[in-house]
Amino acid sequence: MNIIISASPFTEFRRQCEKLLQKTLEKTLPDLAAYKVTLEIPPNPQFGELTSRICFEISKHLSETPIRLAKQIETEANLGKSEFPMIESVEAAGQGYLNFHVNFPELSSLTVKSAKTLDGEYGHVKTESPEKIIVEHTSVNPVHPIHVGSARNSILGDSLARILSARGHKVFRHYYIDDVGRQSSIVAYGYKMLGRPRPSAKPDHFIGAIYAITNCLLEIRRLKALLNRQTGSLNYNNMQKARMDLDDWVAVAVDLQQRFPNIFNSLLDAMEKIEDPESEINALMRRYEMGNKEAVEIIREVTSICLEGFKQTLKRANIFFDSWDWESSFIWSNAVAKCLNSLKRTPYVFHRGDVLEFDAEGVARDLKLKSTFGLKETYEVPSLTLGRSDGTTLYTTRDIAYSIWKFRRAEKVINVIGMEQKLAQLQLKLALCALGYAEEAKRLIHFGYSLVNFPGQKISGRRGRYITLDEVMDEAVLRAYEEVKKRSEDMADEEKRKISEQVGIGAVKYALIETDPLKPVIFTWDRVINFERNSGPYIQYSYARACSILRRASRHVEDADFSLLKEPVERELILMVARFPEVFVEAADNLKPNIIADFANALADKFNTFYAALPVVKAETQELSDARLLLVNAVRITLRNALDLIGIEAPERM
RNA sequence: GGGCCCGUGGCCUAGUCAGGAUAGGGCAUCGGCCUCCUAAGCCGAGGGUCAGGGGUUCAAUUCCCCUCGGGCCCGCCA
Repeated sequence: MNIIISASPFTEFRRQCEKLLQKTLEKTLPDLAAYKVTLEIPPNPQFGELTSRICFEISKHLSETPIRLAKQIETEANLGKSEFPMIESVEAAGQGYLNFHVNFPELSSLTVKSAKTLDGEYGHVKTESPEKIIVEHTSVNPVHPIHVGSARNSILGDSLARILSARGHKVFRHYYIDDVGRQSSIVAYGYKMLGRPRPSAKPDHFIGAIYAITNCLLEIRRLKALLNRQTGSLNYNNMQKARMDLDDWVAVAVDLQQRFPNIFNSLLDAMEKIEDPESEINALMRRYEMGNKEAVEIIREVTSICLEGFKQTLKRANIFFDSWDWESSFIWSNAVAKCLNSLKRTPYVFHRGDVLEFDAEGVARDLKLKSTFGLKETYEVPSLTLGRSDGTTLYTTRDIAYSIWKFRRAEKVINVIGMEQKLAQLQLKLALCALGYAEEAKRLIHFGYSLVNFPGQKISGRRGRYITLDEVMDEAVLRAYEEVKKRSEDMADEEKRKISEQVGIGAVKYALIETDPLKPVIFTWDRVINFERNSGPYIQYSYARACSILRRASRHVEDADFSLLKEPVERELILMVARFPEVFVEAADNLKPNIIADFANALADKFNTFYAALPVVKAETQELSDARLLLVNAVRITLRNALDLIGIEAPERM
């Protein structure tokens, strides 16, 4: 049963070990042959390439120690291993482990040839049950630029989409344009007061300034009015809080005035003449939802300007979407109203004052959904307000209609949204259940991640307090260019620029993807722009070194004697390349892009060790050189394919 | 007050879901390595009561309970 190539070489070894173990069990301990055999990666090469703890398990049922059972199985297994060419030997060890040693020449040959033949597809093992999956990500409100915090969303979402697509799913990348919220009305209002100016900077940066300033001036007015109106109704604590908020916003105003004096002063002048800007904004929001021509024109105009900026940023980051979904379209098509009406017919909607509330707790309790959604039975789900008293809609309500729309196009929906929206996503799922979409709700996945913040301070779009992804990419690319210049003076400037783009952006992407999404990230320039070990550029550099070796060899090798690869580091490299497909499957099926980043980094590490220790082109013999060249090629392909999954480009020189 | 998430050497981080053989990396510190495939590199050294305390187990960083520390949520914001 000699296999020439495999989508997952290490899995072939795993299967053979499983079969051998199963057969041996049937022979030696027939009563326990039904035992499910599982194999794990041992912590150290001396314990082989796969290990089983089955003897610890079965010894519980027999009056025999694990190690004695292991010895018994060892003897029998070694007698029966001849029909399994990938197994070198089986040995009992420690307190009762069964360690399986791989036949390295076999594994090497299979791995190297598989990588070479499958090339761009190596490691991207296809699922047996492909699904249509919508990945909704980024969806930054179109009122300020994409900042480093939202960039974490974009990069995670893009990577998830790449991984699921490589897994063989039909993936659709959707951007949800929130043009209906209050924030859009605020920025449109400010834009209108400025006389609908043409952007004097990058479109989204320009809109971001208008938004932050308008919002800031509104907040200051509101707080001043609150404090003046005073006092009997406000207790001491509320007064204190309002005063502190006001101080905070005044500081923001000072900052914004300094950064954008023209916009700030124009808006300040214009706004002072307005009696009640707050109600004008509310009116704009109301008219927009009703489809009023003027309101639609102004809000769509502002939103489009901002989106134009997003598209520039995302294009540079090599992130693309299949669909841009306008939230307003779900209101204008009456989809939101229909949803609301259906919800009203369930027993889970009640009045509170002027507004309707959705009894999320009631649904969870009656339909016994608490354990389904991982909730404690004693936890009471807060109710959800479905609309404003002026008749306008609220975000989560609109999201119900949008979710149903998404499920008409896909079997699974993954929403990449910050952890802070966990409750809203839960309420959304419960609303879907109430409407009879329980199966859909179970296939709605909230891929949550924690925020990126500054040391001691939060990122805040509303305060204009952020570092844009554009700035971060600019700075990273600039620093990368300095490095490239140092190393490759003779290179054409155009190529230097291209490589700097790839390296700088690779650094940023890696930094935002390598940390477990559940953990908060504190932004520092050195964290996000790192070119040393454990970084995107480090992996890219390793890839470039592999390319360089193959270039220098300047000969084509078809096959080689892989038994010549005897050095421990060579074997570890083979193993990592062989295991890449299993790592990929784990990352894809558990939605864990960061383990791809981890793997790529570990492989780069191992490759650099190999690079420093062993000559390839000038190996002792031509035969050894051939075998190493094929190994380098397999590593090269694996590094590139792993980088591709996290959206990082692989330059052949740097 | 209630709920969710996180806590691993000075700093950052993997491993925890599916408990097992000396807890992997990186930064910083110290000491080495460019007549040889790119030194964005490699080799070596020191540094850990895996927040603390109980429990389950032959075995706990991993599972359960409690405490402490940090983040997030409980809006007619998104």
